[in-house]
Amino acid sequence: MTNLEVSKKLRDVAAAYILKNKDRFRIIAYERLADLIAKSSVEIEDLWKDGKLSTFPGIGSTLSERLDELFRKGKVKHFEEAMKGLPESLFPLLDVQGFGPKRAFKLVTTLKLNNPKTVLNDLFDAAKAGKIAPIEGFGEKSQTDILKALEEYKKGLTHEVRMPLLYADAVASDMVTYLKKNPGVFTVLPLGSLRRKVSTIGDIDLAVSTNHSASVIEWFLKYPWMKTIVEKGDKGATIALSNGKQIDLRVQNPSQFGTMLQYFTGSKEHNIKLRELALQKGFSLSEYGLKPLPSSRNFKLRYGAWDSKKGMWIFSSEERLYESLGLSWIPPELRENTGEIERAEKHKLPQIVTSKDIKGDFHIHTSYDLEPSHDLGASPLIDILHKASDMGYEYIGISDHNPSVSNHTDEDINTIMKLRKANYEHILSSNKSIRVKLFVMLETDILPSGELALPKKAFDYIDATIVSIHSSFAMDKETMTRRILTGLSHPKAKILAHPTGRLLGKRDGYQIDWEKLFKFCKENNKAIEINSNPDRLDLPDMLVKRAVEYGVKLVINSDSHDVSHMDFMPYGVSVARRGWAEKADIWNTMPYNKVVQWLTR
DNA sequence: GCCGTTTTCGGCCCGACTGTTTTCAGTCG
Repeated sequence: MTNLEVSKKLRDVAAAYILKNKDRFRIIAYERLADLIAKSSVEIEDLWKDGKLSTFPGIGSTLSERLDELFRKGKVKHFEEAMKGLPESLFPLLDVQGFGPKRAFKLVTTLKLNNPKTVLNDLFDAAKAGKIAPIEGFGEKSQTDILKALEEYKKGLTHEVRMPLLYADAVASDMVTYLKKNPGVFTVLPLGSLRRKVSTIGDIDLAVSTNHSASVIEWFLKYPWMKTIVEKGDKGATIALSNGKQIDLRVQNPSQFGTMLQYFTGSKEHNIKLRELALQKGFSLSEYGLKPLPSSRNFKLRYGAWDSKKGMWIFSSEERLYESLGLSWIPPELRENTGEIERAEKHKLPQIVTSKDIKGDFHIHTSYDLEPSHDLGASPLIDILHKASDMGYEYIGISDHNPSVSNHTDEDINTIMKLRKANYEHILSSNKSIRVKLFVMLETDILPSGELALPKKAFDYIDATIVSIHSSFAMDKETMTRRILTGLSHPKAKILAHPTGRLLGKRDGYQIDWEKLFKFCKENNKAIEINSNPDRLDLPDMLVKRAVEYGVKLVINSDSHDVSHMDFMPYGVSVARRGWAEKADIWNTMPYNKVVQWLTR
């Protein structure tokens, strides 16, 4: 059962509780867990198999039992009781934008739409026939809104389909450029998951600092690529682009921009925790400021300005707000309520790695044709060396794919590898002005047997190899783990590349026993790659965090197949930052003389 | 239903916007 299916189940139960007027906080508990599971990169069913359900935030003793029953039997007695008496047909509607439990219930019961399989079409027909507007609480406007929402949903144009970070960056920066043309705009910043550098982005959130809110919002609504206005008010607006993606704008005057930044950056979980902390300290925190609770009116704050008209402390900078709550400023990448607030209280946040710390890149493909098993790079070594030099790197590793095994004899491959090494060395010696050090490496396939796809003798022509899985993805967890560990056991195998094999939005990763892998890597001094390709971003951030806790060393690689791809590095760095990795956790922040000892030993 | 360096009981974030209303419920983030 996938995370999304489990999440939907919990959401349906929460909806049933809402309709039956159950305890508000029980409903929140179900909804909260549904949210957390939907966005978790750890499969909740895997957690259950490992007997670790209750380590997941939001799962206590009761929900642990319920989910256990769900995975064992495929259904839960308690859930079925909760939904008893409610028409099954209301639940599919909940996935459509604008439908909550109450409106869905009202519609399916009034219109007697009882077939859950056809309810979306049935409701669409009813709306077209004008049967919704006369229902109490609805009107002409809601009838047309429902038609539109159902159409978008059927077309798959919902903003819940997430886009890769790189793509969202491009969409956002286009809008930023546009907004800056308005003279009333002081600053405009991408916030939300974009600022937290989440690997995939749902909506694009932007905040503008201005003293002319109304005119900025008007300007925003005139954006040339806008398709529809979703929402519009004094504080901001939401538009949808023709690709279905939404852009959310909030405006605020500079004196209150700090709290706006904090609020709109999220995450939701981080904000809730922060607001609870503020309550403990005698304040109610909102996007506007810190409002003293009636019980603590005489409390003075060192930072922030007192706005007597609003009766609250306001903040122009985010740093001052965090300081006022007794916290260190928390980098956006850490704001997921996974312990960062507790650490910030003790002023012991990790010093997470930055792009400036990166001194090299071990995973670059060249255009040198060694008749590989997979795709060649597009750029020659000399271009890559110049680029590396421009980026200030001390060293790079060239990791072309291994020569195809099926098309060559071992003898052929030995020759190819020997020539390749000689070619690279020749390029180096004839370009003495280049200071960047070169590791002649390879990206070698781990075959289903666990053997590496390179004859024994050919290893003499490389300094080290990256190993990775490019075939037979559908193995069970145990077999796959054994396969990888066998591959990594080769003395020249130093790095496991794109470890989960996931392609964002296209392919889930294969099954691996992470505990076993981490243990092996730590004991044998092997590194795990964070692949910076925006379609991969693999190792995922949550697993980076576990690897770091385990003491496993990582490398951040671009996996460039073109010299321009070397600029992907900051995306990998973002993943590392989200996984709480410090400089010392990452091999390619180390100087050459340290790296050479590890890599070529 | 969850959760805990002020608690194993008694708390649980805060607000915007819309449509249908005459003061608010529902939905969303």
